[in-house]
Amino acid sequence: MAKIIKAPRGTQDITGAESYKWQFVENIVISTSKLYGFKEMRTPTFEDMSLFKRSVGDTTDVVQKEMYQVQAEKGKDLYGLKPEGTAGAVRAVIEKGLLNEALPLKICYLTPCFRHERPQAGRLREFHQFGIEMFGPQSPSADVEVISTAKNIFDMIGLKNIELYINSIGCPVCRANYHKALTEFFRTRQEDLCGTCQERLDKNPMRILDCKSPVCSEISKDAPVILDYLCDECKEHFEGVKTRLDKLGIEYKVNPTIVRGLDYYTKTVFEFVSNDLGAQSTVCGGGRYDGLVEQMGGNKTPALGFGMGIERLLLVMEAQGIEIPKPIDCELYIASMGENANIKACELTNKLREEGFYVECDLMNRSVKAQMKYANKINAKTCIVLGDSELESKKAKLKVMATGEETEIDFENDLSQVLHDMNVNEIANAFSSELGADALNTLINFKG
RNA sequence: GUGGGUAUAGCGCAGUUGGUUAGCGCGCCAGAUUGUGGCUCUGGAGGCCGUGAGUUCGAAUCUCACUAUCCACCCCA
Repeated sequence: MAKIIKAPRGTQDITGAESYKWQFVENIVISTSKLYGFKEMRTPTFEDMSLFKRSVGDTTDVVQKEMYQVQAEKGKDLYGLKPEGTAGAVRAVIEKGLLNEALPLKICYLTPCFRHERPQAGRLREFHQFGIEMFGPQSPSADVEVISTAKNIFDMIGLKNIELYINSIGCPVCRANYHKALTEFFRTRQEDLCGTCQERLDKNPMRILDCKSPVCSEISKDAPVILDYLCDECKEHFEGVKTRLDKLGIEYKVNPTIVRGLDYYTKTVFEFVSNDLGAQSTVCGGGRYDGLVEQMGGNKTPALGFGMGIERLLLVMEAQGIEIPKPIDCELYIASMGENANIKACELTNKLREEGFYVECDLMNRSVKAQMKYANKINAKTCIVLGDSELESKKAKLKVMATGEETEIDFENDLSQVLHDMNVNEIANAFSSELGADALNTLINFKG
C-alpha cells in the first residue's frame, strides 16, 4: 500500500458529519447581516505581500512571523495568503471605486484565513472568518451598528454568556501621548516586570496591561489608563458609543486593557469573549480604522468592522450544547431485485428527484435484506420493494419505516402525492408542537 | 519560537514486573430455511502498536532522537 498523505498541520477536513453545522452558521451570519444592509463581497485568497505590510502592519506578529508567502515564479514578487479579511476588502473597495457610490458602503465576507502559528484549541493554521466592514460614517452610531450586528448574530445562533468588552485606543495623536506616559510609568518599575514584558516595553507597552503574570498585573493596577489620555474628539466619540449601547440594551464592559494587535485600529475597539473556549477565547474582534483607507491610497474615509472566527463560534456552540438542525433524511428508498426492477427503481428515483424529493435506490447490487438495512441506516422515512411481481401488477407496498405499517400503492402514479402529503403533515406537526424553536428549525431546514 | 501531556483497527479504548498468534466495544461486510430494516445470535474483513535507531535471547511495553497531535505561553479570530 502506498503511503498515506495527511492534511497539513493545523488544517481540518470538514466531512458530512460536520458540514451541515457550517452551513447553518454561514446562513445565519449572512442573512443576519443582510438585515443591516451588508452585501457579500468575495476577494482573492492571496494578495500582494505589500498589501498586508501596509495595512496589518510591518512589525506585527501576524505579518512578521505568521504569514504564508507564495512565490509563483523565481525572482518575482511575493504573494501572501490572507491572514485576515480587512486588508483585501479595503483594497478591493478602493480599486473598484466603490467609495464613489452612496455612502455608507457596507460589505461582508466569509473567507479562509492563514496564519503559521502553533495550533491549539480554537487556533488553526487555516481558519475561517466572517467579517463585516463599513466605510464612510464617523458617527458613533456606526460603531454601535457594527457591534449590534455581531450581537444579533450571537443571539440568532442562540449563544449564551458572550461578553462584550469595549475600549478606545484613540486617534494617532492621543495614542502617542498615552504610549509615552505608559512607557515612562513602566520604566520606573522595569526591573520587576517579567521577561516578555521587558521586551514589550519598547515594542508595545499596552500589552503589558494584559500580562497574566501576577507581578506585572499588580504593577499595571497603578498604570495610566488610555481613557484619561483621549483627546476631546475621541472622548466624545467614545461617550457617544456607550450612550447608544446603553439605549439599545447591549451590555458591555469597558476594558482599558483590550488592545488589538493589528496596526490599523483607531478609536473604538471591541471584543466578544466566551468563557466556554480555552485560551483562545475571543470569538469576534473589531473596531474602527479611520486612517486605513487613506493609508492604502484611497480618499480619506473613516471605516470600521469586525472579524468573527467560525471555528471558535462552532466550538462555543458545541460547548453550550446548541442543537443544529440536521440535514433532511431520505424520504423514500426504492429497493429492487433483479435487473428489470433495478432499472425501474432508477427511473422512478430520477423522476421523483426532479420533483424535489430526496430519494435513493440500490447502486451496490445488494440483497433486499441488505438494501433494507441500508435504508434503515440512512434513516429513510419510507421504502418500497420492486420485484418481478410488482413490475407486473404496477403495485407495491409502501412501508413507513418508523412504524412498519404498509399500504399498497400504484408506484407509477401515486408516489409523489404520498411524499408530498408526508411533508405537509410533518410541517403541521411541527407547528402544533409546543417547541417553537424546533418548529422553526424544521421549517428552516425543510428542503434547504 | 518556548514548555508540558499523548501516539495500539475507521472511531473510542485495554494490553499486567519486557515473553512468542496484540485484544475489547462501536462501526463495516455476510449469514441465521433462500423477497424486507431496527433487537438478538454466528461468522468475516481490517493493525509494521506514529517513524527511526539503541538495550535485550526476545520490545506495543525500557532508552534516545524525530514526527504528528493536544494543552498552555506568545499572538489573535
